[in-house]
Amino acid sequence: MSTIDRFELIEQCSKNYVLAVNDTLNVISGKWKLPIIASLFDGEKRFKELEDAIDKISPRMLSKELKELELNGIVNRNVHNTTPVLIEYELTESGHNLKSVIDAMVQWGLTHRHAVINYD
Amino acid sequence: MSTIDRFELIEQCSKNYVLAVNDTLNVISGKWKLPIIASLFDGEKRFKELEDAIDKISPRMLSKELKELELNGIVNRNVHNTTPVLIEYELTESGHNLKSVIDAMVQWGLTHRHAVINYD
DNA sequence: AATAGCACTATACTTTTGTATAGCAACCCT
DNA sequence: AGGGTTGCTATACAAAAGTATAGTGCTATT
Repeated sequence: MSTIDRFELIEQCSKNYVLAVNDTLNVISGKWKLPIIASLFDGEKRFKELEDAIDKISPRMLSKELKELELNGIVNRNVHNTTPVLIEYELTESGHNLKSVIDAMVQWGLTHRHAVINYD
Repeated sequence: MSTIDRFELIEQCSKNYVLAVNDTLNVISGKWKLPIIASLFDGEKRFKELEDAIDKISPRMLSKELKELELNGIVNRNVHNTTPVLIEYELTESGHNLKSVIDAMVQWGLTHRHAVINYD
């Protein structure tokens, strides 16, 4: 393998890393995405249940975020064939996998808080 | 330990988790924070070097973000006592520790991309 | 027939975030 | 003395994200 090939490989790889990080950032950033995802960790929920569980969220935001999360493959919207229609939202596998990212964030956040408080 | 104490402990704990996650999210979200942090992973850099390394960032944004990162204990601003003054930015220990979070994000992002591409 | 719950949508607005462009003070080199 | 580099700041503006409030269509209940 030539030096140039190696270089291209490394460059391509780091480009993929950048894309991957940005994907993740897009999925979790904003005021309401993590609260919604966290609410769905313990099972599927209806629109109203999410609205009640997440303090101060407006239906507009909940609707907007759920659509985006669905589009990004983080949640599934299940329409049950009953009368009246029952609609439930649940995490996809990718959605559940976000737990590893959130865990890393919790870990860093706790450690960092500790470091900042005892900073002298 | 009473049931109420247990409940309070759990509640307190989950509150701390929420704070920790939000701290982390605040530190990494926005258009320029990760590019800046990533640039500093391989050692301290001057303002100009960062400006050159990060494509399309304006000095206003770089200045603003560096101040915020400094305030949050992610970077140190070192003023060298030379003429002319040389100013270098470097990651703090907390800043370096962000690597674990970023790694988790890269992992999730790559896996998720893979999952989305082969979604049928 | 009136009322209430569910799952949203519409419109208007404010706040936050980011961009574009220009300029400034200190120093160095010639 | 004039031009260039470094490390920024100031002002104005545009775009994105979030809030507030009201309303719609369906069904179920009383």
